Amino acid sequence: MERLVRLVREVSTAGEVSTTGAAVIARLGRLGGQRITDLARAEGVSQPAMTQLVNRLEGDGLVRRAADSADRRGVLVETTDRGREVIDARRTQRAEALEAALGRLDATDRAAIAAALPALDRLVDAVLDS
Amino acid sequence: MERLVRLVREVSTAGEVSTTGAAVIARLGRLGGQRITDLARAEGVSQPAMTQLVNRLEGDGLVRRAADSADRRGVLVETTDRGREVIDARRTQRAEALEAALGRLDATDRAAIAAALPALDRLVDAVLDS
DNA sequence: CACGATACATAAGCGTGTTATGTTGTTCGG
DNA sequence: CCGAACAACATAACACGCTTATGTATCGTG
Repeated sequence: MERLVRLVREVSTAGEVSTTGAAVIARLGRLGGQRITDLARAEGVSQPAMTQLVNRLEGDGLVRRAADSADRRGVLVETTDRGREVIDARRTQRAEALEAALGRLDATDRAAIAAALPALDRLVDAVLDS
Repeated sequence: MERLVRLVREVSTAGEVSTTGAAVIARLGRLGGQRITDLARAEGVSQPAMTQLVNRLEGDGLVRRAADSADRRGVLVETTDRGREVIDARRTQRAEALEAALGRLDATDRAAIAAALPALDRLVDAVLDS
């Protein structure tokens, strides 16, 4: 059960962008332009951390800063096409890996996992609310 | 489902020691003295990373370096009493948090999760083998 | 016995986070 | 309507945990 540590680290550090970076791009894809402060709060990191992350993502051409017409202090961070591509590729790659791993289990195990998914989702919510 | 990122980070960075550090101490508690190289391989990090981790853990008084009588190049890393205490405390704290989260779910969800645990364990194995 | 292999340490650098602080723009009460 | 408080973002300085490259003993073997 402690091997979970390795799994988490390997999954977290693999790929072109960090997990937080991926979460940010995915969020921008879902909700459109967001401000730095809101992104920081949504991902549970400090505002400077989000500024730096956006700097890196912008340097990689995955997001873009746009002026906020309503508030000249703020910026609106948006995804680029390349950002969307990278996220999509990451998602499908992850999905394929998961599919392959599930394929190595027997049908009983797969059914048990499928049946527990909604409950696990709620469990994550419960843990985060504390 | 992307909130999992936050959960992973919060769980990983909380506490007195890093996840890898905790895994190392737990392993030492289970198996006794281990060499740096073996610890590095077991946790999937490089040998220098393990050297540095052991330095930090030793500085915190959680592990101890002992000479290996059979091979004067190597060291045997052992846990201290304090190391065991910290790990135990971490474990019970984690268990309580999980218990509390589970308590906020209904019985159906808890049953589904319990039923899926062995399958999830095997799934982790399958993912790590790739 | 010398030479390659092994075990560990050290050095330098990167990525991601933190707190503290500065700069600029907004808002609101006297 | 103007100055003080507040807000949004950037910058600086630092910590931590990882990496690769390299150095230094020690071991084992042809």
